[in-house]
Amino acid sequence: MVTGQGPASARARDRVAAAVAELGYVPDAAARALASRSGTRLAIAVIGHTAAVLDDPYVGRVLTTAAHIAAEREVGVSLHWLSLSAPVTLAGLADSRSLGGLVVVNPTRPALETVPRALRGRVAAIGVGARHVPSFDVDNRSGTDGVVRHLVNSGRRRIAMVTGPSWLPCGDRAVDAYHQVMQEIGGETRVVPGDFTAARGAMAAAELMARWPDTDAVFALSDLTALGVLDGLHALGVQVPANVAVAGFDDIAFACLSRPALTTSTHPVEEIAAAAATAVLDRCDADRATFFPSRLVVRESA
Amino acid sequence: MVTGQGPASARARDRVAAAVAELGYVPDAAARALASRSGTRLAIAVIGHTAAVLDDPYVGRVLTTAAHIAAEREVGVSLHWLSLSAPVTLAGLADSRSLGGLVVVNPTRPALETVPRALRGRVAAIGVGARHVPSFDVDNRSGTDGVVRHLVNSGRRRIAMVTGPSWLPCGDRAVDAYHQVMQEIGGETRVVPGDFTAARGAMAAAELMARWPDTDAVFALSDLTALGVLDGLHALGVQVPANVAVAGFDDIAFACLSRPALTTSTHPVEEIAAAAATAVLDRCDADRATFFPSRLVVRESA
DNA sequence: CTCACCCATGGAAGCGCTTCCACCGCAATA
DNA sequence: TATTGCGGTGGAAGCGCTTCCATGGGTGAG
Repeated sequence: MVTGQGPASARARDRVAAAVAELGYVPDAAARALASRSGTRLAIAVIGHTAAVLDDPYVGRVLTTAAHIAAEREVGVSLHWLSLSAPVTLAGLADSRSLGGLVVVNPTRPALETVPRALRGRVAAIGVGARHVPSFDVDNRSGTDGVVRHLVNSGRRRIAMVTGPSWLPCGDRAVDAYHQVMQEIGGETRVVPGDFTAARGAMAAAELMARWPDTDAVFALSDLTALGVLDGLHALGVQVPANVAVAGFDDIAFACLSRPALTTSTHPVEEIAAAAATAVLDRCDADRATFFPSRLVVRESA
Repeated sequence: MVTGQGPASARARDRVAAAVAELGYVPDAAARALASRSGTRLAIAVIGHTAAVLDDPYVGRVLTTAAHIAAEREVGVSLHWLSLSAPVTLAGLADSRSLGGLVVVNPTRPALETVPRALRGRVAAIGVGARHVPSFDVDNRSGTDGVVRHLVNSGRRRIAMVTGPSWLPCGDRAVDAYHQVMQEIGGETRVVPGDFTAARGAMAAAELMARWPDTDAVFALSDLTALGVLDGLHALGVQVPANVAVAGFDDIAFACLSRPALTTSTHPVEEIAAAAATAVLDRCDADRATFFPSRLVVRESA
């Protein structure tokens, strides 16, 4: 055994290490996975309609973190796009044999129900509280609450919200929080469905202003979408923040580059991703959801 | 052999297929890789100082394409960050046994020289012309030429350039093209090194305006950097494009979302990535560089 | 000094697949 | 009808590793 696991004298261990170094020996991962019936690879699976979800800044940060951890532990990373069009199932996930752990980003509940037995205790989710799988997410509820209250505190009352995709259950808490604040101030709720893309944000802005022309603030559950809203509002000739305030969610790198700079809520994405990756790699099968705090970042747009 | 490769009667083939479908049999990739001494996995290796290179929009598009192709061919994708701090070498690339092909993004020349023998004919590069490996890149020369000439045509003469990182050889052609145009119009060359990040772009803007206050246009070899330049100029109170025109390179999704919208050059990144992935997966060992055209996109910033 | 016990060591088995080869039965030819 | 040839088929070997077990040498206690 080259892993250094088994019983062996210190002298023997040293001799092996020396030989390994001299010969440049690298153990064959395929053979190892085959013999030990389990590998070490860290798999990141992202669920979405198109493979373009991998181009999302949020996903980029998750991948960056995963690559970092993988480099430290000297394990590989594999990347999977799970199409939403086909029935999403983790069951047939490529090469589950050589897999050390699986992190699913933005999972649907059905997808999480089909975790292969072989992967028990080695799967974690980023983005939803699923049963039988530890999950890690930002606290959408208090995050949303913080942003919407900031809007209220700056004098806005007719606040609209652009949500995430309907298949993503983690957005529900955010919508709840929005509803709650609106109820408190006795304001009408104005919800338009989004999908976390900028293009949808621009469309949502037009939709919103057509339906409720007196809207004075828009909160989007994704910075990408908020940037799209900014763009759509600009096309409509609406001044931000003079006429309408805009706030996003995520604090992606571009949030501070837009004009006006985007007011948003910042998330510890790296921490979340690291927690998920560490959990699966360490076979921690805690069956619960962990929420990370989100913090309001006030810039120019609201 | 379950691959359907070997000789077999149509009847036998059908019976096997039926059994496979009924039992839900999935061949074990590890065992297959071990026995056949070569796998099918598509590996994407990105070179950079930090793992954050994976968060770059350009890399995101490459990953999206790779995931798409992998899904079609039913092969896996693995993701690797090759640190520039450590001597970059492909030699010890994790699990080269089960690898079908390797695409290296933004490679340095030394990194490409150490391709393991086992990978001969299964490696391609995105971003540089390297010997012994087919490489795919945008035509930096004509792309740069197009952007800089557009700047000249709009009346700018004191044009500065923010380059890419010095370790990336593919930027040389771009700098050459810039020099050539400046020489033609008899203008002074003003070059500031960049690193493809927005933060560096903002710094470069300050540096540039301090050193050459009469600069009337800035061309950055990356949209991310150009967005940073926009930000830096804004902080300096410089009007864009009234006082200084800004142009980028890449046409990332955010380019049309910035205010003013970024003039840039659009690249067929998906095509490039698909060509590279297909080349390695099909074992095409053409030893040459292919350049894809870049097309000027005029927006508001220049 | 002897016995019991423990641990280090080497060897064998086998993970699930591919590759190779020997075999057998068929059809075509003499 | 006997012979050659070809293609389909089943079986054996082995990919490089881990896991398990039997063996043997060492140590401590009686």
